[in-house]
Amino acid sequence: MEKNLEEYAQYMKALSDETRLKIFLMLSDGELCACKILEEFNITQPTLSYHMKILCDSGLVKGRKDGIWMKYSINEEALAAIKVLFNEIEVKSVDRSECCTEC
Amino acid sequence: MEKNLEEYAQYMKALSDETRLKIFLMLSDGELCACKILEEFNITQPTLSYHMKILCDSGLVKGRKDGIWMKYSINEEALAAIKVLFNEIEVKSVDRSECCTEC
DNA sequence: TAAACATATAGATAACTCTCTATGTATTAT
DNA sequence: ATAATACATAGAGAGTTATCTATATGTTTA
Repeated sequence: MEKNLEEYAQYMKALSDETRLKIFLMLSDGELCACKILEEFNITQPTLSYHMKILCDSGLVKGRKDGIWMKYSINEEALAAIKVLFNEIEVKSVDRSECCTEC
Repeated sequence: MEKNLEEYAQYMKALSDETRLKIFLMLSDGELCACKILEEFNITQPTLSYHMKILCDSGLVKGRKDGIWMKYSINEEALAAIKVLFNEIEVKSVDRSECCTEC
């Protein structure tokens, strides 16, 4: 269940491109096929295929073949892990201003 | 208050590097100076400086000069925005399998 | 079987990233 | 003023990324 830092960094990398982040958000409304996603962008089909591969390889997105179409959806387990990662961060107002007195 | 896609992608890019993600998580325990952060990594001081610049430029981290030291902390407003971004994603199980019948 | 369609892969290229060494800048202490 | 310390900037180089065009693969239909 616990993901390591490398895996989380991979998720972040997958979402670090504006096109891919938008695709991920589009998928939150449910499964979509590649051709529908493509309509929303000014990129070529191979470029979309490249981005979908990165999203799927990261684990954030699942793809399944349905006849001649590829249908993509969010991997909810990965999304849940990301939510935990950030929700667990509660910034402590610990005063560590003395951290460097001995530097 | 509403952040745009580009800004979120910038946050993700800042966290897409394992070193920077680790730094961000370290800062959740409170403000830290650069020299303390540096101790945790096998990188040179200029490399750390490069990473801190990316974190600060993204808006995720705040830096302040304290005498000869640079103190870094999480920008809580940005963290809150990230939490909202992901927490708002509730994957709908809407069946859009017919999305491509007219393709 | 051939054509049409959706998607993937290969190869090229320009731009960007991460790292280093060398050096500059600013602050404090002697 | 000088030296020491902490950090930033410049420049270089190896590696990675995002995009394209051209082509291949796989599925359905005529």
